[in-house]
Amino acid sequence: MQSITWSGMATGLRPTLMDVAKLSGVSAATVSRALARPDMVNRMTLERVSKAAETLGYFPAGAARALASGRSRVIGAIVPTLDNAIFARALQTLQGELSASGYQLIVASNDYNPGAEAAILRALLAQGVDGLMLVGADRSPEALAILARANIPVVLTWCAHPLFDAVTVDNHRAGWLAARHLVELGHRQIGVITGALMVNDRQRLRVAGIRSALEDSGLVLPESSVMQQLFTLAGGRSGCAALLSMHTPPTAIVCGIDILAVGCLAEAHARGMNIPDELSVVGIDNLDMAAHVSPSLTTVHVPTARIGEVAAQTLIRRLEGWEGRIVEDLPVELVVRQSTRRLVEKNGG
Amino acid sequence: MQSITWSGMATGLRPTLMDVAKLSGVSAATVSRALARPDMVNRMTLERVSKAAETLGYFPAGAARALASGRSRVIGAIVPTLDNAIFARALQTLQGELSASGYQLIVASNDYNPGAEAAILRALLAQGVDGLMLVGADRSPEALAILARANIPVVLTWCAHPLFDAVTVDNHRAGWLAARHLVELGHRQIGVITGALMVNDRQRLRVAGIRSALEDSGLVLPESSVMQQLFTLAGGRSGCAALLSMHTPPTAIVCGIDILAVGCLAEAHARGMNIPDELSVVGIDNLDMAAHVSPSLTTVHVPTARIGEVAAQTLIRRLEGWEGRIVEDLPVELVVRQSTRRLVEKNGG
DNA sequence: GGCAAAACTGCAAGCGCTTGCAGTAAATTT
DNA sequence: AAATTTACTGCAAGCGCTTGCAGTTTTGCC
Repeated sequence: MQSITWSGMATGLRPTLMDVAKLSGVSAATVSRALARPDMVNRMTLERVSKAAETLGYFPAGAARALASGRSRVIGAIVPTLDNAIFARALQTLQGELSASGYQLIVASNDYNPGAEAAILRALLAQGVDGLMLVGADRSPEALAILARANIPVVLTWCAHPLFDAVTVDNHRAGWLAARHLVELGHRQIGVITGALMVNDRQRLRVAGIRSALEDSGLVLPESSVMQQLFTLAGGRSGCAALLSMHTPPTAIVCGIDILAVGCLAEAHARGMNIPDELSVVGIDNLDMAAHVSPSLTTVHVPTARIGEVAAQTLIRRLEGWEGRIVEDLPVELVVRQSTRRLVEKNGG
Repeated sequence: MQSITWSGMATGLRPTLMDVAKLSGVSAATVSRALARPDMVNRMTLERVSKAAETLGYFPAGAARALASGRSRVIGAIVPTLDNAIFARALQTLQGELSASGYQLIVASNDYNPGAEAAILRALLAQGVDGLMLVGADRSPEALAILARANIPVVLTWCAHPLFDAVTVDNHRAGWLAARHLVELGHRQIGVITGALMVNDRQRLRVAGIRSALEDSGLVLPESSVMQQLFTLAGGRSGCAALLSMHTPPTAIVCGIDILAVGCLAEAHARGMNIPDELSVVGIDNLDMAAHVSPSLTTVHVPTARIGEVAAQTLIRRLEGWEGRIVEDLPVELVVRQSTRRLVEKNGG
């Protein structure tokens, strides 16, 4: 690996601010200003500095800059997993938006293990992140304490919490819309497939929304009709299988996320059931996939990409000095497709 | 935001090494060593320091550490997009493995725009990453020059390049296996749906593999039978539609990635075609989804998660001083499911 | 032409940590 | 008991940048 050396440059190593300063005949302070706040230096000086920087292939050392300024221009994000289209997509837009403003993104995942969060938080803070994007509002007291002490902007996504900025969607309403739709179609026996509720406030809210839609019509959702599964297609399948083998199987199923719903569809299909004739299925999220599976999936649209985007904007606004809590609530919306239909009464035996 | 203050601690701000040093009555150097190389200090000293650090809730400032030591313990990764299960999954394992070794992961995406890579690279290097994970071997001369100058470990994934370490899969063989399977089933008219070949060496290799499998049997793959589409389900659908509307439509289609294949299945289904009776479809990747769509998808398994894992290990090995090029080639394997079957000869007019 | 204000630029003190080198005390050796 | 080692610990010099403050020029204005 060769490296360019400039006569007068300290070593064959990466050029420093000083190298640029010497080459352009100004002080380090001026170079620093020329690069960070060009309007603070004379046009001609600026030009000389820029040229010198270019000649040397100079770019500032992030660590030194962070140490001196107290700002790293790095944002941290902790998600349950990257291996879920929802979070991947939100991170994609988050990253894009941040990078457009000159910020980098450190990602970490806790595999849906809330206990791991504190340690990750510590690692991220040690790294010196300027801000944090977190998923959900469930948080261990330890994590909360760390955040309180950290004193950096934090934006929650999907769910809100009074202590933090947030970009939310109404998960309760999402569940409510999904279940309401089924009730309107005449369904009375409704099953639910969701994730581990203990560690997932988004899902808890969605299930609560489902329940309240049923109760609005005088129905109840017994615990036994709520299947907690892994967030995989296989989880959707086994949840579906469990529901169908109940004493009185449901005529319709609401899934906490589309992945589960698609798995559910697959299981029903494998059993030779016709959807929606024999079973209605509705998801929540509106993944790309939802429109393309067969039958296409009725679901509740959640603006996932937008969440990442707005989260980035929120963080940046805060970093630019905005005071006052920012809470952005994004709309969810029922998208009716072909996996649901009006309940057909079975004829008596 | 309150913060804990210790009598004697400089301010109400985050405690520094010096605070710990004072509280435990040793020098900053000793604290630094106690934390980084515990075996270099006396047991009792170590204990005093640890206790002091704990009392203060001290953790080292990454920026200062990076500046002083020249190592940031941050790895950068550039992927085409996070919004594709393949890369998301590889990053998930990469991140997990890195974090287990005390490294953080900065991710950036270039949206399949190779021109953007140089800029991203500069940003990442400015940030001071200790190592880099890149996808594919296609690289602009500018990016290559930056990498040469950077002098940090770089691991390529999916494809190899003589200048770098790599974790590869045999993309050519993957394509070959897929096409070979169809040829063996008697198919002679074979279409291909892939991504933008110009900017994607993985896909180029796969298509080359497909072509060579056909040529092995005296068949040819005309350019007109290769549809370049976006990597989305919709792309798969439109590629499928294009292929089916050809003068002599193919009896089988190979898709460069499973996402396209699933889209292809959806399109065929929407047209009322029976798969595999009227059309065989094979993908490459073996996404989770492949086993659950209907009909289940015949595909070539690519160990995506393993790629991320091994990439992390490679990087870490290098950072620990390993000399000599590391190239790890992971196996691909045909997985036959239900989307392919022996060609049924049509009866003459 | 002289003076105040405005526009730049440089000085120098860090930011919080690491690490080569030197010093001291304790353990071994002879 | 003196001479070596060995085992720790401290000193102090940075790492490469930012930024408050204090010059030094220029410019504007009467």
